[in-house]
Amino acid sequence: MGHDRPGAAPPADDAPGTATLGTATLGTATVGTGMLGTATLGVGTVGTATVERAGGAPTLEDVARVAGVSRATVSRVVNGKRRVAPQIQDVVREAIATVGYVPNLAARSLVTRRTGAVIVVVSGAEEAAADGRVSVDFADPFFGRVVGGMLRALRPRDVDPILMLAETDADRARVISALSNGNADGALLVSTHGDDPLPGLLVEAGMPAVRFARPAHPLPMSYVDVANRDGARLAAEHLVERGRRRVVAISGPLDVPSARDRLSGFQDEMARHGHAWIPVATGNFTYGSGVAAMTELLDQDGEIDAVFASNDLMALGAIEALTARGRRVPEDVAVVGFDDSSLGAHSRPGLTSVRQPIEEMAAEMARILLDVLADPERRVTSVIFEPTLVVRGTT
Amino acid sequence: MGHDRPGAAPPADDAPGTATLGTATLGTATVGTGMLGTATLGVGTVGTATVERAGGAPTLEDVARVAGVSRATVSRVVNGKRRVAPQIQDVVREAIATVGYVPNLAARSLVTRRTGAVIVVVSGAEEAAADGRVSVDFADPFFGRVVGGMLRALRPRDVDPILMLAETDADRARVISALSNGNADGALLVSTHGDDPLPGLLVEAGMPAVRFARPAHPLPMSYVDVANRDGARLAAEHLVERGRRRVVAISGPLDVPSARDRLSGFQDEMARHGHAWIPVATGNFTYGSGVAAMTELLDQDGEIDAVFASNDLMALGAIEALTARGRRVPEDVAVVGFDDSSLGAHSRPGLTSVRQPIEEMAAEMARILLDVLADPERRVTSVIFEPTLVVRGTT
DNA sequence: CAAATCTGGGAGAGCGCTCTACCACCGTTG
DNA sequence: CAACGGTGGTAGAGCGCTCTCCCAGATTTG
Repeated sequence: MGHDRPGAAPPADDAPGTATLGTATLGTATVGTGMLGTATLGVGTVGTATVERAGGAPTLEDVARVAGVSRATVSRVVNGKRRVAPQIQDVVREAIATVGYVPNLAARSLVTRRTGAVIVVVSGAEEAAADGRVSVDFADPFFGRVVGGMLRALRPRDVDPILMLAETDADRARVISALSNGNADGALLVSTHGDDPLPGLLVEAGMPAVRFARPAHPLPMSYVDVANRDGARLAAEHLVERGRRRVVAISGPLDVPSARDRLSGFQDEMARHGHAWIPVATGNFTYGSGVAAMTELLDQDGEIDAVFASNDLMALGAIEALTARGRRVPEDVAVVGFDDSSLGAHSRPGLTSVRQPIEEMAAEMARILLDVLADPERRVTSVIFEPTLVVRGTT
Repeated sequence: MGHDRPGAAPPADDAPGTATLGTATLGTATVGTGMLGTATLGVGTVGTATVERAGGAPTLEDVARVAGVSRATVSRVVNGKRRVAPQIQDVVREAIATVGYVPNLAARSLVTRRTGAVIVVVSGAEEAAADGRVSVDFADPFFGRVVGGMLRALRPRDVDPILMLAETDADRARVISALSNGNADGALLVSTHGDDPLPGLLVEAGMPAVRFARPAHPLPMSYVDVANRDGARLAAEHLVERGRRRVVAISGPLDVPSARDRLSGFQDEMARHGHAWIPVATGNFTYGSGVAAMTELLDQDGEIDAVFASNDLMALGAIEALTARGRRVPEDVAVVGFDDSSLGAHSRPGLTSVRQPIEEMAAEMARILLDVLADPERRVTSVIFEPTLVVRGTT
């Protein structure tokens, strides 16, 4: 596929092909007649009523006939297992090109017990799924960035991601069964909440999987995460440097480990700078909850001069609430978010935010899974990425 | 899986099970010994060196033995083909639950020539891919919304989407081969540019596919689209109603059909209101190109009081340029975008935009493909959705 | 009441591939 | 020069499933 054939007309190709064989043991005549034989067979095989798709897909058998070798030899050339004489390889490869052979993956994975696919499971909150809608917020750029990052690591290894949602028990059963069916080799988990039962099920079933973000409960499953505490510290330091004194925080749900870490990291660093106690309101990572949390905090203290929100969406919500109260950003109140989402980057003024390298993290997830797949004995690992602070207009 | 077994201890299960059978021809003894026999066989079969995954997956054969019927009968019960006596069905189902059987999809699709999967192809610009990075902007919420919409239609039919990128020729070959391999049954295409060669290749190969947005060149392939002209008209009407008089437009690349339609629809409607000619600058749907286009237009006429951009990202770029020039939005200049992306919705002030129902469109794509898959004779169709105008702060 | 029809189950042939034997041939070597 | 290991090929047995026959028994019909 990579190389072009010498620019001769198709029939003329035979001659050079044969010449290349040189002193090889295979009769060139066999190659010639084989080709014709295959053509006939190709048509004959498809003699089913459905004239739908023209030309039944050629099989290993067909290639073998054309090349004048056995099925096994063709298979070896295709898979690069064991040594095959270079001349034979050439003949086989030419035959493959001639008949347009492409391996049937169903047949292959039936015997190898491997499909070249992994499942990417996105799991949302069950409650939200109750109304029949998809609860995962696919419009959140986070989702796309994760998928894009995974693709980057998966593509070079010719592994394709199958997308699945896991919101209900039925969904989870589907994931497990797809995995045990040999529909996919492993799973990449992205949960938006902490108490997802799926990781546990996967571990229980002994299925290879890697998750994004540390699980709420300890589990023998590899994961990648960002150093949430460090990120929050960065935000705190920055706010202190900017001379802000009446600082508050909007946290995510405290059962989510990342939310807890971000909050405590922020509190620690602020304490280190003399702010022993800072007011906190809890949201659930949505825009609306950011508005509500900020409003609540403003009701407690109208003179607030800085806010740290555990994600960008809530930070944006906070800005909305601040503006509604006539507080200017960043003049009166500085705002720092977390995630460095494109939402924040493109809003006016641009949102200062703690950046987690989502794409790299996702790519690492895929890499870890691929490694485990290649060597099942590999130990459970975790990779923690360092966050950075992206300073924009809101501080 | 759905029903619970009667709450008796496993050994006791035999008796009630047999009772239910009543006068059926199957010997009850066979059921009993079958169970034991299978257990033994289960372990025996996995006698390979790799002790890795405990318990080899049970097969139809195993279920048949336990139920005391033939493989064919179990298959019939599983697939609901042909009538099977209710008592037998019960026995089989119980056996399935007992051994924890789950069909091997590779084996099934090897014979049925059907996988329960479709490929979702996202194709970006080749040039952008040249530097090795993924050119598709996965951070664009558009991507996630499309996938989410498809999932909504695919999930109830138990079809899973496989995600693939098509940027290089190699990628496209991969898509085609995955399809002809029987790795997936059809393709759902989302291109970000007009002259994608993939649709042509797919049609040529006779592969079932549906695309998002009308192709640049006529092609016998189904597609869904939004009435771009109507959407642009909505924008024009709105601007006229707001009393704007010096109106300009920022268009997308004119080789992209949607960009062309949006521009001409806008021009037509403006002409209808007496604005025979409006200045136009062309961008490429990116934020940066919006900034550039707006700057260019401002250079030509500093007194502009309204802008229509062919997508939200360029509209946001335009606002950036306007602000840089000291023009206030919406006081001095009104801005209307197209797409109703969450980026525009969450920016301050909120971007007035033409909304295309992306999720519904994507779901419709999936539905069309599923229909074609169910009945290959089905004609090529197109479904056009009506856009609506979402008015926010920028007008 | 015999013949035709229907109904529900079983046997067995593959689907296309991989992989473990096994074998023929070669050049070495004691 | 017979015995020997290495190369490079073939043969053939499945992987787990579906699906087309085929057949036994129940039911209808002339």
